[in-house]
Amino acid sequence: MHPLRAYLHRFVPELTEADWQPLAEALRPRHLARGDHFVRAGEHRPELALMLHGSCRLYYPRPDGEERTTYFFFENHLLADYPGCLTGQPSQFGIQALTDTELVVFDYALLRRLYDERPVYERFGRLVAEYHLLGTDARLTEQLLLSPEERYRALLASGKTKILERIPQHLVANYLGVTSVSLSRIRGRVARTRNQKP
Amino acid sequence: MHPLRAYLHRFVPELTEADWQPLAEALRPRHLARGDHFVRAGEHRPELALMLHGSCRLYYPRPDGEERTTYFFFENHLLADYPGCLTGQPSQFGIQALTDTELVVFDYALLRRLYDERPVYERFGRLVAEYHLLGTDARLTEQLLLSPEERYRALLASGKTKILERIPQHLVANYLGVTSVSLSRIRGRVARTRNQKP
DNA sequence: GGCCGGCGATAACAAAAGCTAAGAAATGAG
DNA sequence: CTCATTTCTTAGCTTTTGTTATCGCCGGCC
Repeated sequence: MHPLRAYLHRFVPELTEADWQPLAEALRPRHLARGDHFVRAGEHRPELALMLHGSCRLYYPRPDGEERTTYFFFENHLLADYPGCLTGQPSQFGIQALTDTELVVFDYALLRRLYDERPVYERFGRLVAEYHLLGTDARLTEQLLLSPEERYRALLASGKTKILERIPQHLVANYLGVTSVSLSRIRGRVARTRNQKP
Repeated sequence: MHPLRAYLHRFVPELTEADWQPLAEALRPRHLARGDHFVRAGEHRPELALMLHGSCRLYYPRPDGEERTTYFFFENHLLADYPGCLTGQPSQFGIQALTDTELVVFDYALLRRLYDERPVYERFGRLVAEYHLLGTDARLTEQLLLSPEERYRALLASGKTKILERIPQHLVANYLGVTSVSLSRIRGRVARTRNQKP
């Protein structure tokens, strides 16, 4: 089964071959080399993409020229300037490949048409939005409830080990809302308190 | 027009009288006195409510007995343990009235049935989830990108003046992810730097 | 009126995080 | 293999925040 069809299937198992066809015909493969962008801040890119392989980051440029990375994407994640698709505005952020990445891309306009023509896509859209809302809300809550050290420990304990294994530490620091220097100190503390107990 | 119907209408103007009827018949008015809960942490409450009047807070209890308030709700906001509705799990948080509050309540099970029976509700569900996702994402980004003082200034500049006008300051501090003492200091700094320039 | 509890400002101290810089370790390129 | 770049750690210092406690203000309640 096509990876995108499998992705849809996880949310809407009732998806038929007839539902799948119009989307399948519109798919475009795309390759991003390390450092390439799926979208840059300021661009409008009303496209969605499923990642087949690789890793990407979402980052915001700041007035002072610095960047802050707030999300990571791996295989089987959807990639898009979702706010831009919904509002028609240019993207506030960039999405950049951290390693060589393979995508299949389709237009947001097509998805909108499928929302109207095939109810199963409307349901898919609802479920995807709900799923992401739950995740984003949990992460916001973590930011508000936990200290930086607690957030690092939570990341250790969570299923998101890919982030720790495959992402440079200064970007993980951004993701946790601290500086890389501070994360390094936290790691030192956590490692030490681990060895203390026994 | 009924306030809930007006709320629906903002997302799905195509909603017909026939669409509205089954929901209208199931509505239950409810009153919360100051301090009453719509849902407590640990309860399962698969209901949605539209606020007609009043103000509520969403808060997480912590192991140490403290509480952290992360959201506020006012007139014309939907109220629900959304994660609990979606997963069937008990709520992680409480929702409590800060002032006397009027609600209209209906069951999540009904909404699920309407998702199946009337496509306009499926679309409504998608749009509401997308809308809230945008808001939550913006707030998470603010937490990751801005310092506490910048977040306070952003709140001042935003359209959310209700929060500053109607919510006790120590709860606003929670909402911004700082302590009440720190927010008090920040307010002092901001007030001083305002008067400096002229 | 007087009492009391919640709320907000402030101070003093401790703890943590930010900033800058330097150096070690790992990674890549030629 | 070597050189250069990136990444990570560590240190010294500054700034901010957290913690605890006190005090004043205000509003509700008897």
